Amino acid sequence: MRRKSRTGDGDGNTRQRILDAAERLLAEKSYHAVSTRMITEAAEANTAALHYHFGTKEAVVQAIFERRLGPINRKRIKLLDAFENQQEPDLEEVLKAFIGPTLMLNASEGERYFKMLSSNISMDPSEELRRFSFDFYREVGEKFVRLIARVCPHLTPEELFWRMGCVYGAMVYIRADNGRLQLILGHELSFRNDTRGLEMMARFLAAGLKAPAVF
Amino acid sequence: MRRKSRTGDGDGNTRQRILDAAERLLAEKSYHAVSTRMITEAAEANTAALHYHFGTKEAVVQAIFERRLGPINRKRIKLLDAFENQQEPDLEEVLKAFIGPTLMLNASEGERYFKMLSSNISMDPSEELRRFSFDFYREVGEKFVRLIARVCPHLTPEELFWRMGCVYGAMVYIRADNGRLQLILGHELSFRNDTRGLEMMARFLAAGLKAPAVF
DNA sequence: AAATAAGTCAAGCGTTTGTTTGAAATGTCT
DNA sequence: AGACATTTCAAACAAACGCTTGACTTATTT
Repeated sequence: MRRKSRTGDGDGNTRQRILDAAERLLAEKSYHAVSTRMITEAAEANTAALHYHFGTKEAVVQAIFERRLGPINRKRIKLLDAFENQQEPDLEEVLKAFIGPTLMLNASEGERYFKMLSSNISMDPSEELRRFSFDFYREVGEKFVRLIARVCPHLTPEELFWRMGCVYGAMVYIRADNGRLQLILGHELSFRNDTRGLEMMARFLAAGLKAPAVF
Repeated sequence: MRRKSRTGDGDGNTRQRILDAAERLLAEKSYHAVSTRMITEAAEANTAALHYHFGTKEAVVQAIFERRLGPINRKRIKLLDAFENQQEPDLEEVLKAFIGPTLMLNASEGERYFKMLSSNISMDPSEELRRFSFDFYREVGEKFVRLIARVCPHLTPEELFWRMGCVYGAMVYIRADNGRLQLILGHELSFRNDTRGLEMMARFLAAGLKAPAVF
C-alpha cells in the first residue's frame, strides 16, 4: 500500500523525484502551464522542498538541463570535432553527429521526456526561456553552423540562414513529437524509433542543403 | 493627450482592440504566459469586456484564428485543388501553394503577429491547444499530405511520415521566427522577407522529399 | 550522547489567475 | 422624448500562483 503522506521518512531522494516529475510534466505541457504545486504533488513532495532544493521554478528547469545535456553536448562536440580536419566531410554524417545525440534518447523514460521537454523550451517564445536555449546550445550550435557553411559553399549567408531554419525546425518538431501530424496522417506512427529516424532525417536534410541555390 | 480611462466613450471597437492586443501578446509569449488582464490592459479595455465579447480566454484565440485563417485556408485549398487533376505536379509548386499563404503574411502588423502566434499555438504541447490545430488545419492538411504522397511514391508510409515531420517542422519554426537562430549565426537576418524565403524553402523541402528513400 | 547540519512539514505570505456581478452609460428604435 | 437592448464600468469572487516561514524530524559528526 502506497502511503499518501510521506511524513518524516526523509529518504533523501526528494530532489530526484522533483526533477523526474518536472521532466514529465514539462514534456506534456508548456513551462507556464506547469505550476510548482503540480510538480511537487506529482513528486509526492512538499511545495517548500522544491524551493529548498532549487530556489526557483526556473532553476528546476536549469537543473533538468544540466542533468541531461552535459553528456549529450560532450558527445556532439566530440563527433563534430572529428570532421574539423577533414577535407570534405560527408553532409549526412555531419547531420547525424549533430542530431543523433539529441534524438537518440530512449534509454529511460526520463530521457524520452527530456527529448520532448527540451524541444518545447526551444520553441517557447517567452523571453525568459530564450536565454536558456542560448546558454546551453550556443557552443555546439556555432560549431555545427561553421561546419555546414563549409560544406555548403554554394549558399549565400541569407540562403544558408533560411535552410538552417529548415534544419532546426525539423529537429525541434520531430523531437517534440506532439502528435499533431499523426492526427492528419491518420495512422499510429510516432517519432520514437530514432535509429531509423536519424537515417531518414539525415537523408532529407542533406538533400535539402545540397540543392542548388535559388539566389 | 491620450486619456487613461476610457470611461463610457463606447466607441464600439473594443472587440477589435482586444483581438489586436491578444494577437500581439500571443506572438511574444506562450498562451499560458499571457493573462486576460495583460490583454485587456494592452487593449485599454475593461477585464469584463473580454468575457462579454468572447466568453473565455480560449474563445479569444478561437476568434483570432477565425478572423485570419479563413481567407488563408481558402487560398490554400484553391491552389492545391489545381494540382489534383494534374498528372505530375511540380513538387516545389505544391509546397509553395501550401506554405505560401501562411508565410506571406506581411500586409499588416496584425498579420505578422498572427504568423508567429499561430506557429506558437501549433507547437504548444498542452492538450487544450492541440484540438485547435486539428480543427483549423485538418482539411487542408489532409489534402496536402495526399498530394505529397502521390508525388512521392518512392517513400514508404513510415519514411513519408518522418519527411513530413521535417516539412512541418521547417514551416512552424520559420513562421515562429523566435530569434534563436540569429543568436547562433550572429547576424541580423530574419525570416520576414518571405517572397524570397518561400522560394528558398520550397527548394530545400522539395529536394529533401525527392531524395532517394533510405528504407 | 550531545551538537550540528540537512531535510521535510503544515501553514500562510502577498499577488495574480479566469471569471462574474450589478449598476451605469451608450446606442438604436419608435 | 421614452423605451429597450447593447456595451462598459469598478468591484469582487474563489482558486491558484511562486515563494517563505518557523517548527520539527532525520542524518552526520564528534
